Amino acid sequence: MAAEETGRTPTNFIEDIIEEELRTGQRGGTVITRFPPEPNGYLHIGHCKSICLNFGLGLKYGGRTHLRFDDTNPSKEEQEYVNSIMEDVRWLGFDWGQHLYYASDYFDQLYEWAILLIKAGKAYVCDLTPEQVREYRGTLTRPGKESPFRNRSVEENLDLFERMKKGEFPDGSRTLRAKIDMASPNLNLRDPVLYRILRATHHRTGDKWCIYPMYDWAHGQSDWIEGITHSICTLEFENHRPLYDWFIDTIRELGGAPKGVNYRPRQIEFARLELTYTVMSKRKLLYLVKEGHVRGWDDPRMPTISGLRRRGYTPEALREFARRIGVAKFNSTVDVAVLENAIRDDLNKRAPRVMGVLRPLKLVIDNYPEGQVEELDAINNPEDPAAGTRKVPFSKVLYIEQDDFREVPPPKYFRLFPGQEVRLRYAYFVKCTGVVKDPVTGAVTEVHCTYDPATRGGDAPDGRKVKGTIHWVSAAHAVDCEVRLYDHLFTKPDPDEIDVPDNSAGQGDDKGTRKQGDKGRGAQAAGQSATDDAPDEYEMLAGSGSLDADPAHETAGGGPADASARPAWLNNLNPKSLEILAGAKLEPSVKGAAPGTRYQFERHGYFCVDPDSTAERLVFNRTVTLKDTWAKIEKKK
RNA sequence: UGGCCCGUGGUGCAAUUGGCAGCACGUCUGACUCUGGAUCAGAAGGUUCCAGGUUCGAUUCCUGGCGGGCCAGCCA
Repeated sequence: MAAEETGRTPTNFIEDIIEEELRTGQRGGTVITRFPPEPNGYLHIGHCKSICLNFGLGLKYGGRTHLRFDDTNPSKEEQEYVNSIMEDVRWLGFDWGQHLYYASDYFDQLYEWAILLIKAGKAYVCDLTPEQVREYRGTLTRPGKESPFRNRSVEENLDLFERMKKGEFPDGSRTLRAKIDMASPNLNLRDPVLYRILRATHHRTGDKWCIYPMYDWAHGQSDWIEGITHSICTLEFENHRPLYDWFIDTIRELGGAPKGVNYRPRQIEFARLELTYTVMSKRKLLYLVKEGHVRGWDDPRMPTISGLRRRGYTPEALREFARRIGVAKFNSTVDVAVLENAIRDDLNKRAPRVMGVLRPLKLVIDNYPEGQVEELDAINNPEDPAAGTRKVPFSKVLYIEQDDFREVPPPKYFRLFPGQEVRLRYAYFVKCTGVVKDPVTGAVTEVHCTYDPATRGGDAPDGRKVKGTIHWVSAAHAVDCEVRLYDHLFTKPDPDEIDVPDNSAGQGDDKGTRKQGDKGRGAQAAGQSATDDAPDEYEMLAGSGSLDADPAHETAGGGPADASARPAWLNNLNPKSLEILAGAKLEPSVKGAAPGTRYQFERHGYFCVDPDSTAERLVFNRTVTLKDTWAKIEKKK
């Protein structure tokens, strides 16, 4: 309503729907959303989009947002994941207040509703094996067949279901199914399974149950129970909406509606986030973790919230990123540069600047007094005058960046080379007079120069200019540390793209490419899902894929059904995604910085103290480089 | 030869609900600068998937094509 008069601030299609409903007074005139993860893994940047969307809606319309764990599959879920998810959501800056829920809170209610359905003749216990169920389900183009157990009496169903609950039958031997329509063009309506028998200890209900509700049976009603007005989820649940509606409408007609809830949640689907040079499937992320291609879920190269946090991303940048990418209804891939730009924008305003030499080269000022140390003033953040200044020690022997010196400069090189004068930032003009080389290798080991004492602070009284300004660290005062440089985890914008050798090779170097996981029509005929991922509202089974009990169904890479085969997308892993610099030299002001502290290393980028740091040795992660036009020019050559 | 959903510059999204298609990122150019990286300015880039229809007027509404996505787990 407010948006009606005020403004033209662009809204997304979900907000349009909500505002229309608010205008017409539907669903109690409020907005209650929820973020419903399954606690089977760590959250990633795609979840971040969903979190910002859901909590953003609650905030924008003066409603609220629940955090609910959809914990209906105890064999995959763990308390550790619950904890990490809560930590990540909080860290992102969102608050669910008192509204922390679990689908497992509703197991009793769900069970009662199942009884209600059975009594109304709308659910039955089915003895078909999983294979038979699949056969009976039919195909996309052919209707299914009704189960021979479909018309059991209410009494028998009640008895059997009760005994399922009591644990009289082995795992997987029977299911409770809804009786809907085996001929429905929507496969979800072909008598979906409501309960399966599964003896697994649940992280919250322990061994109380040996039957567990399917996600489809639990999810929509959970939203309903909580009075969720708008169930925001991803596109692949579009086909499930009619089923959720059927469940709720049927229960309501049977008089089972929860007290005080007089509307049905409206489900609205949006497209998941895909990022270039990144994989966003939890199965693939898990694979990377398990196979040791990264150091864990929080490896700074991972697109997980915890990885990004460790890398040095801020919640503000992540929220801004979510705002910039928007929300729409068709699948798209966001350029990872948008993410990088968001963190640059944020850190540019806030990160204190510091001088750090990543690859040191000794610079000796021949005419500078031996043993003299000067404390020079340096600006902490040119974008923020309030950040003040600091003192940086200067002396005769310094370190400069290897890359800031060339014995033979390329054209338009602004930095140091024999005969060239540059400014040492905040210090003096120096002119290169010569080099010392390793007699064996011929490598430059030391650069010599003279300084102009009149240029103290960095300005020449005679008004002469220098083209280059380079950073430096006093050798005697330098803090040694380890710096970890990160690059994209994959070498291709689309990690699923694999090279296909050209048949007419010999002519031309054209290499064809194709999408891994492309579904030929044949794959479907084989009755095999070619789906590469299996998400919930952004979740998927952490343990599926190669670790799944049914390897024929889905493999780790969407590749051959041999679970031991190396997924093709792994070939696109970037071998240079991590570079460790052991001998970096930083100015002394960084001494004692706590893990998580962020700096801009001038002319390099933004860095963050890693938890691996010890009292003796700091470890820094490079969050993101600065934009580098020179590097871009170099690259083009 | 099923059903549902979606097609707007390279990419991601807008377009006040039918009024000459804008923004961001990326790209290119220039300015400025004690971070070559901050910042600022400018430019290029679109037959709004195609074809009909309604209308004075269609990105928007209708019809038909074409293209893409999702669905046949006792996963979520």
